[in-house]
Amino acid sequence: MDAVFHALAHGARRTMLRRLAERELTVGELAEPLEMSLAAASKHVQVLERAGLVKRTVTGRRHVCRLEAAPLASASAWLNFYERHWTERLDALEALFTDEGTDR
Amino acid sequence: MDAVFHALAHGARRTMLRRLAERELTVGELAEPLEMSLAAASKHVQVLERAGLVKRTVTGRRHVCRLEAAPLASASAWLNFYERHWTERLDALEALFTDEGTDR
DNA sequence: CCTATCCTCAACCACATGGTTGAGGATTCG
DNA sequence: CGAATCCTCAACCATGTGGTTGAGGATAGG
Repeated sequence: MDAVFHALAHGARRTMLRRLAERELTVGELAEPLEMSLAAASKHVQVLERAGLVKRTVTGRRHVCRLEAAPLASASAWLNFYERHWTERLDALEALFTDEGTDR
Repeated sequence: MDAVFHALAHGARRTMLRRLAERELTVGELAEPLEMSLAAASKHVQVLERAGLVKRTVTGRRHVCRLEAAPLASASAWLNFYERHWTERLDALEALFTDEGTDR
């Protein structure tokens, strides 16, 4: 879980995932829109790989990457535990009004 | 967004959030179950604060923390973009995805 | 075979993270 | 007042992160 959230904590890696959601891409294609060297982008791919978010298939000299979304499901499940807390605000406000009615 | 995911990428901080989901807690109470010094735990609280996930109210010498779940809603929304990838295994409708570049 | 291409690796650098200890400010309590 | 409590800050250390450049392995294409 640490690895997944850490992988998501960098814009370049989120951009990679976003593009991989459309189709498979090579490391070079993933690196192309980013303003950094190919070696730096390659490291980011490795971070995504260690988090289980990307699988790599080496065909010849090309490394084709594809999205592996399963860990994102775990992360989403973890976050949904807190769903009450960002939907509950209206309820709390509502309770405040009713308390004013009885309390004061 | 970087800050939110980074804040979630450490077990100690996730434990803090989990406990804050039940009730407000002081820094000392948050630190108590963790196997680290109070000063270290205090730094973790600061990380959560910078990410907007925790608000602090200083009353006397006690610093009372409460959960601020709104940033988690954003993170959850970001993750839900990928929901189809872990629910629909091999779909041919991926061309429906909208523009990629605007991560941020 | 020769060369251009794709990608990783290694070394290096600057800076952030995550932990410690010690000092001390502010507050509460006897 | 004096002492205990809660917490932050500063200094320090080890390690990780994110970037660079340069070298080079493997493969595809003439």
